[in-house]
Amino acid sequence: MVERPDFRAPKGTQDVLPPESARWEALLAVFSDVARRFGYGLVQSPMFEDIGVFQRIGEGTDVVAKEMYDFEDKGGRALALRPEGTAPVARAWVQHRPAVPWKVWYATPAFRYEQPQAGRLRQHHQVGVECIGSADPHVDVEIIALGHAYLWALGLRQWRLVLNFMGTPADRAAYGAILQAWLRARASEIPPADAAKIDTHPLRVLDSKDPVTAALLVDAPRMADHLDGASRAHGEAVQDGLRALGINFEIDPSLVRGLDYYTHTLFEFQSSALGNAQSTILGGGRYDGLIEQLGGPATPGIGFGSGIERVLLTCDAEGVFDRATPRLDCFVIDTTGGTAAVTLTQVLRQAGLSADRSFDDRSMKAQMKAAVKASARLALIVGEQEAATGTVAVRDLDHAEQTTIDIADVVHHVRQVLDR
RNA sequence: GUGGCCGUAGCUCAGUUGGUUAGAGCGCCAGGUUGUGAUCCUGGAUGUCGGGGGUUCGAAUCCCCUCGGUCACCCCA
Repeated sequence: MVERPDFRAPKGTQDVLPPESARWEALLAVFSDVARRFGYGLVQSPMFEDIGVFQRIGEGTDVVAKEMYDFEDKGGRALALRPEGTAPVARAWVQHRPAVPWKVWYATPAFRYEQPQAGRLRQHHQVGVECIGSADPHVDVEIIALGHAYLWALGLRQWRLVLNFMGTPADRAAYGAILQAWLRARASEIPPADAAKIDTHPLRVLDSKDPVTAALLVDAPRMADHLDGASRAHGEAVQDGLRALGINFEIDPSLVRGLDYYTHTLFEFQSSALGNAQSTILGGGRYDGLIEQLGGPATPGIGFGSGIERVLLTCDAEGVFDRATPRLDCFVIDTTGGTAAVTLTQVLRQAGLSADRSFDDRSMKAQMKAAVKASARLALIVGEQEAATGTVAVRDLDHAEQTTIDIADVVHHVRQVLDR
């Protein structure tokens, strides 16, 4: 009878079904509420962009160079499914030039062609925020505070906030050259996998997991020693702001993020509850050169992204943010075979109550079971007797109490019972 | 992209050294006075054992390929 399915969700993608999907609804409600309180509005932008939008911002990064879902449409346009959330928002700002500071949040799928594992999918989903148009370090503080408030609201506690400061693009480039020279001089001592990054991404060598490399890097030149005065002051201001808010953090000079556009403040919330390699649950930073790269005027910006799947895994690991199946107000049981259930559910629903019913003329016993399975508070029973007398039997499924009322009073009565 | 482990009913799994019609629990459906949910009892449906090929008299059990999952690397949310 049951045939073998011909299709399943593509590799690295997932279906989210009830009741699990109720957690997604709740999570999005939490995030949008936090964003609203911080003064951020929702931005919606296309799930695909001209591939140049992404190439422009990270030609040399893995996310763009080898993990992009790119394709050509029937009109011959070169497009790509968004691998991350910031570039499309930046592009939208350049296109529409809304007044600054432009504070927006988003919830969106993100696509990366890579080998899936727990907490890493080919289509995952991110919530995030961006603030474009202000270089004030207090914006950095606000953004980090927003991320902090979000994780806190979910109930997550087992994480640490890690910061690093990259300085201006010039600082970053200068330091990159210094580090590169230092690494080249020691190339023979560095494991091949890391040595290969020296020419292309010297900064990426910093966050190597290889113990040999890590030991060597202890003596490497530090970004912090190569920042100009203004950059140093920016970093100090961010730290002062976080201290004023009582948000704990640590500075990690080896923190390097996957996208190259970051300047000044770089931050990650790393979970210690997850126990696997995917410990970053929220990460972002300042990108003061990005708008220019996309053809706009020199304009600063900062934001973060946070993976929903990974955050929910972390919630599981910490045992927080459980969402019980939402309860149903009424389940209508109709054994007359007529239209009683059709009209009664309609009356209840129009009154703002939640109501459901069985189909296919099932037995009263089966319908009662269905009511329980639907987590209904009340069963509203219409049998031959009730139908004949214009009444309905209202059964409180939690207390096994039942009364019969006039059907005209049903909404009023149900509200009364639910309120007590 | 590389490597390790795994893939049996909707779910969680058992299937002995390859041997007759592949099992359990849960779930689902029906019935146990033709109007009532728990528990209990009875009965029932669903699997070409991820897919393909090979070895064999015979394979869920062995081999190869493939697809998917998972873990690590890479990278990242």
